[in-house]
Amino acid sequence: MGGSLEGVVELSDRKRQILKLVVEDYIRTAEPVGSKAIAAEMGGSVSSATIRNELSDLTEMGYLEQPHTSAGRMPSPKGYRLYVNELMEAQRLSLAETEKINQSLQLKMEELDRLLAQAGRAVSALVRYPAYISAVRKTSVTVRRFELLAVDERNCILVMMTSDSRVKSQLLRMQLKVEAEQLPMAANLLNSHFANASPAEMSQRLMNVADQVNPQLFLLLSQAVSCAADILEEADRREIVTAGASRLLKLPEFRDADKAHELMSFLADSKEELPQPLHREMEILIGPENVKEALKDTSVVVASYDIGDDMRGLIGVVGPTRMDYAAVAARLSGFAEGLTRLFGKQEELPPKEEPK
Amino acid sequence: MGGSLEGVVELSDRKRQILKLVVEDYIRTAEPVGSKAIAAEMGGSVSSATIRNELSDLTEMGYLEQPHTSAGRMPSPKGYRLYVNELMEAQRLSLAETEKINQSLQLKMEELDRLLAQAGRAVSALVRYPAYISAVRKTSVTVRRFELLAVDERNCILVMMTSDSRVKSQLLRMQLKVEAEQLPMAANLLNSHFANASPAEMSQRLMNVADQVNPQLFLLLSQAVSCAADILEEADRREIVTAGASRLLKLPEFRDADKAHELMSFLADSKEELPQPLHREMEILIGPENVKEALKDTSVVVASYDIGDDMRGLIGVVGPTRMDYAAVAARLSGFAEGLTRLFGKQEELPPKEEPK
DNA sequence: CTTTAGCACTCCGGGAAAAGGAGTGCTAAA
DNA sequence: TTTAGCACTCCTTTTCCCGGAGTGCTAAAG
Repeated sequence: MGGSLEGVVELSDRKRQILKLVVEDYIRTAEPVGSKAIAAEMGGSVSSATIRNELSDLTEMGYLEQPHTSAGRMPSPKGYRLYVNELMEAQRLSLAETEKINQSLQLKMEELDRLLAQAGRAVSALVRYPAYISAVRKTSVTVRRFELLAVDERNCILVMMTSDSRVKSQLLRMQLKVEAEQLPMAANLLNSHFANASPAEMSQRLMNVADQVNPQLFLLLSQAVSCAADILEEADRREIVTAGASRLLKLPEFRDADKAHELMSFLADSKEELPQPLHREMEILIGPENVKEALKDTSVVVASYDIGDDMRGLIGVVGPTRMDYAAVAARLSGFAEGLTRLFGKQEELPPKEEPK
Repeated sequence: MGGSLEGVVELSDRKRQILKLVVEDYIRTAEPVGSKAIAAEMGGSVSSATIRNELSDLTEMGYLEQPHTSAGRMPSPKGYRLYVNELMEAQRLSLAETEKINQSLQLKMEELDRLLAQAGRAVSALVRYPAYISAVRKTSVTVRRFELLAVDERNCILVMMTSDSRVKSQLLRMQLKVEAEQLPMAANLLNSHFANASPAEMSQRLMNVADQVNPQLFLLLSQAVSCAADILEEADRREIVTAGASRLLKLPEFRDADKAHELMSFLADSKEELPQPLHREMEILIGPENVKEALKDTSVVVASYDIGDDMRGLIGVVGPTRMDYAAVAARLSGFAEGLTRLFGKQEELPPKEEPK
């Protein structure tokens, strides 16, 4: 029991300080860091030999690694983890920095998609790593109301208003002539039978009315239902956009073209598989903690934000394990807050364009 | 005059054949090609010494370059140009290849944006170089008809049908109550005064009616006009999507991370500045023929296709100057034709989703 | 006049060897 | 427990050398 207590304490303050310095040096330089450098950074209060002993301990405990004997030390994933959990000081953003974030958030409020793309670019530029961003709908959407407008005898316009206050319209081309007078009736039918229903329910109800209405009308209805299904599905579609992937090439760990290629094509083609935060506001995944093979030796910081009441968004950054966690985390949460605010502010106003 | 005629003929058949072989060898291997290799490829009918003389001539004439004395020859931009203009045999696609193109064109017909993104990926995958694609509107669009639907006393839906048969709707939140009965009147006003007008005309006419209608109505009208301006502007917006940029990293000429980075960030951030074909169906820009600095030592092949009657699209491929022009050109024109057909087929049907 | 063989020369690329340096681990003393 | 000293390791960079591919020139042959 005494031993297990020791296990909890585990690291002396000095070891912790040294580990912190190693991590931060390594983050800065991407080079294994030696005992001398640490000793210097500790203000000469101890000699490099002492540091060497400590480093040796830390290595044995698995917090540090050596690329080879007689090289300096670099943090292991376990070391980064401890750093992130306990050693890292939550970085306070300077006023200038905060200002910069807010500046980047002066986004043109276009469609959601474009807005996200803009935001992704802004984040990537800010943290200087590749970023990804997406929006997911929390609650499922339904069509709240249908309208039909006559254009001519073979065309009409279907207008749908969804439960999340978006409006979508669609030109319907009718195979069979439908009298203009029938349209209001059709609209009524739609509203009474198909409003507030899931796509599955809709198609079922469509079957039910099949023999109660005339063929023209039925065709019209089924077109309408299929449009409705489209718009509902579309609302649930989770699109992820990535930005700034080429920044990888500036990092020493991706000087190797093959390695860079692997990650970049992952970011381009498999973005759906990028990590999403499960519960927490912010999650940091270090190297092998990532499930996806392509991310095994990169780290990901991902935060979530709110889009109005029924949507959540996620915004993440991908970088080398050596990434500057404190800086990225601070900026990312600043950004997430900003986005939440941005969308909150607009809650009174419906989104200017329907998200597609 | 005799001299100028000579200038036109300029190259003996054998020189042309040799140039062709050099270009094709270099395209394949990315290595300077020597006299011996050429001699072998010509079937031993001449010796390598002869080839050397010819190569020396071609070099002097500026069609070939030597990275240094006693290295093989590689084509200069001028050499590529001659190759593309006169030597390259239009590559006929195999049936399998054609099939593959058509296969890739089995695109899910979603919105235009997404469809283009898909097509871009397909092209990039096919030619194994980065690709870019966009759609531009040829003729300017106007709103052909307005409709207003009441939702409640503070909200109504504005539905607009454009001259290119798209339909766009928008929830309007009104600052002042407007009686439901007024809506049809407002719609009439919109249709009579603002239909088929450019945004500039619309805002001018809005001023004209300012003192002829009551304030509520005026507010409503100005909101509608601003929505209309949005949708018209949006229709003209030219969005370019790029795909497959990471393929660059597989090419020997981009093993250098800095060079790759330069081009990749250009593709990501400045895609608006990628070349567009001016008049012709297909255009090939070789190395320094490109205006943009970032493209000076890459080549671009770009083709255009038609989207229905009033839109044109462009689809291009970026690669090293050493790119396989014949193969890329053949595939690209196959693709452009396919896209034209794809959009042509759907002309009867309006686009399923309004392009945004 | 063109083509060819022969040959000297150039220059790159790769590998081996050497030099340099950063950093460790150990020992022994403070 | 800390420190200085020192031998040792291993990487990195530089240098040097060599082989080979390819050219350009010359002189002879067609």
